[in-house]
Order: sequence, then C-alpha cells, then structure tokens
Amino acid sequence: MDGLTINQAAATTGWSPRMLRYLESTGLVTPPRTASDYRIYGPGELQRLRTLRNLLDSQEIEISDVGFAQRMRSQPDLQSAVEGWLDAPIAPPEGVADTADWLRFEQDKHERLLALAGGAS
Amino acid sequence: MDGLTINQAAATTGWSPRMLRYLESTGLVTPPRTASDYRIYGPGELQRLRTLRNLLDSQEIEISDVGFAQRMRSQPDLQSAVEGWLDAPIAPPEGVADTADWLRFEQDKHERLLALAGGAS
DNA sequence: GGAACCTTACCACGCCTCTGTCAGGGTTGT
DNA sequence: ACAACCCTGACAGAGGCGTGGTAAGGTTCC
Repeated sequence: MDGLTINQAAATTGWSPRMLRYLESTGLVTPPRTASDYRIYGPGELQRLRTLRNLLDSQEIEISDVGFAQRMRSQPDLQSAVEGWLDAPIAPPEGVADTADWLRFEQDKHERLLALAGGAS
Repeated sequence: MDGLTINQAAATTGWSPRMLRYLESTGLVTPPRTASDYRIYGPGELQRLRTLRNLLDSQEIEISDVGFAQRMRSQPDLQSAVEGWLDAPIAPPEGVADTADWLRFEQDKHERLLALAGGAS
C-alpha cells in the first residue's frame, strides 16, 4: 500500500467517500486499485481532488460542466462541432439575392405548412 | 417587419415556440425585438436554430452543454481555470523529499482528524 | 372591433445530477 | 477471530433542465 484509502482521502480532501466514488464514475478522478479492488489515492489524486474543489467553489460551475469540458478534450470532432456552431456568424448567409426574396420564401413556406395542417382533404 | 415571428420561426425550424423562448433565456439564440417586444427571427437566427438542432442530434449533447461552452468562450478566466485543471498532471508534485514521508504525514493527519471527532474532551 | 397573433408569468411533469444512507459480502490488521 | 475497513448495488430526496400547457393582458391585421 502506497497511498490513502477512500475514507482517509475523504478526510483530507473534504469530499465524502460517496462523492469520491461518484467522481470516479464521471471519469474526473480515477484512482488505481489494489489487487482486491480497493481504491488507492496517491498525492496526485489528492491534489486533483483539492484543486477540483477550488475550481468548483471559485467559478460558478458544476461537476458535469467539468466532465463536459473533459469530453470535448478527448473528442476533437465534438469540440470542432461545438466551436463551429459558436463561431458561426449571426449575420444572414450570402447567396440569397435579396432579403425581401428570402422573407417571402420563408413566409410562403409557413403558409404551406399551415395549409397542410389545416385543410388536408 | 423584416423577419419571422416566433410561431413562423418555430414552424420552419422544427422547434416549438416554447423552446425558442427557452433558448433565448439560455443566451444561445437571442433574436432582436420590435418596439412592442415581438421577437423577430431573421435568416441568421433561423440558420442558427437549424444548425443547433443538427449539433444536438449529431453529437450526444445537451442544450446546457452548449451554454457552458459559450460561457467558457466569454469568460477567459473560467476557461483557463477549467483547462488548467484538466491539464494538471496526475503525477505527485515534486518537493516532498520522499513518498514515505508524505504518506506518513497524510496518515497522521487522518488520525488527528479521528481524534478530534472521537475523543474531544 | 374582433380574430389571431404576441408578451410575461406561472404550474406541472419526467428525467438527470448530486448526495446521503443502508444492506450484503469480501479484506486487512492486530 | 474479530473489529474495522473496503467493495458494489440499490433506494431516496432535493434541485435543476427540458418541455408542455394555460391564463391575463397588449398588438396587428382585416
């Protein structure tokens, strides 16, 4: 044994043992195990637990948020998809000749939908 | 008026009017308003709504996740705090002479805590 | 001026997150 | 061998998210 058990780690970090297991289930802090499946918290894990607590306290964020950030880290396609959406301009796309044309097109579409819903014979 | 009303926008994007208002409350899609507070969805907002739907469908993601990503965008200190935590090494910090010393220190700390909890006279 | 639309503000429901607690069974240390 | 610890799995409850509905009141169009 070269590390703390879950209750010892809980006592020194301020997390409850339940939460340490929960954090492991989210993939945020994953301690190694002994041969008989006891969790072993080394200095690295303890540091990570303490700084995680600081992070959650200082910023207004939740565990699941950090989990999502980690997920974006490991899935580049997800990251590029999200950032692509965020970076997309709010301005209208070019290629439609005139705003008035576009507007008429969309409003007609709306009326077609209403017609479908209403007087479908 | 040079844009669609909320019901028209809902019909062409597939979102419900309720959800368009909800998305505005999360800050993800914020249409401008008329003088009498009607929401006006222009081509840009419609595009954004459709691509948001694509994003949520294609990736395994929730609205609040996108909201969090946007929040990290606009708050650089939050972003650096989260990424700093994610990038922190799992390895023990240097500076402690010996792992055995550290271990003894932490375990002693544990016992002090137990003593406080148990036999506080 | 009335129908059809828009606004905000609530209530409600199902699901998920976070957190605690407990039961049944295996492991460690003295 | 016995206390004290660890494991998993389950139930439970507070609170937030995503979504729908509905009511009371202003706006727009014919």
